[in-house]
Amino acid sequence: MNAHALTIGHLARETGTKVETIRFYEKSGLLPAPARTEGNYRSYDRAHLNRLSFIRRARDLGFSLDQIRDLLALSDDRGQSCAAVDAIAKEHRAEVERKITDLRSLKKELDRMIDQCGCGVVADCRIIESLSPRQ
Amino acid sequence: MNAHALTIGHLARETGTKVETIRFYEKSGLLPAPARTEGNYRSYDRAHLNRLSFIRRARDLGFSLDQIRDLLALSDDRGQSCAAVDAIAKEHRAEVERKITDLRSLKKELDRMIDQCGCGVVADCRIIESLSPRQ
DNA sequence: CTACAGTCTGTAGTGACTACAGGGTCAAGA
DNA sequence: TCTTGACCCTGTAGTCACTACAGACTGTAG
Repeated sequence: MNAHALTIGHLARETGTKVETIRFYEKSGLLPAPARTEGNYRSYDRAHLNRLSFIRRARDLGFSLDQIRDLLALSDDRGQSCAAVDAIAKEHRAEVERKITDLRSLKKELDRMIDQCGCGVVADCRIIESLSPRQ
Repeated sequence: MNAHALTIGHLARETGTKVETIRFYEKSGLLPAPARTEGNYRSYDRAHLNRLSFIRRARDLGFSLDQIRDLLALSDDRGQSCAAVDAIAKEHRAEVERKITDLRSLKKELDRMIDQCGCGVVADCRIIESLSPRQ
């Protein structure tokens, strides 16, 4: 393997990704299949490392693999309008906002439930009661 | 089928659950297997309906099926201390709080990213740039 | 009697990995 | 040269909480 080539293990360490996950990204078509060495090892270059870093950063920001696929396709087409990128990001942000709203009202309900618990026996438990259907 | 017996479809409508989901809960051991009619249809009673309502309400509140299994076991044991119930609920609330915190900092990052987008061409796109690794 | 709604079992798909099993490859030290 | 051990390969199955189907059977209204 030449000086610029990276094994899958190097790529994994550099990007904080598990080896299995990298192979999974390849199978999912997110990361192009690299060249192979004589011993059939994957041989990556800088471009692969950059692409994987992109994927991981986008995953950290909660983008789905489908969205990342789209973002990668757009970022490969440097002349295209950035509006599509903007749309994906905004759609994702809206989703995140929805989740925050949902979780906040969830937390309020849990707070109410837990506040009422006198911690006696289950028969009098307000938590169980508030989960049970009124007859 | 007698007057008090319910088909799986009735149960589904009453609780807003899909028929497949009810069967899945049975297979998962959350809902006890009901009696069968001559034609091999599941025949539910009020107790099943109550139990399924409990499960659905707990699911709406985001409890995992494992947690619900535990809550159901506790609620069946009316004399036991309510502390275990309280612990499950608090653990779940803590998890929800963690998620809210994570999503909020995520949203901040997305806001920053999106604010910078001048919506020109992809080559100048700040969103793509902030996803790309610095070389 | 026929149409059709409802139910049955069993299997496979979802998303984004993760965890093996059972092998092969490679580099360093004895 | 041999061996050890780290690394890599493929392929499959597991996770969670469902959901969707295929292909068959049952029940009911007209």
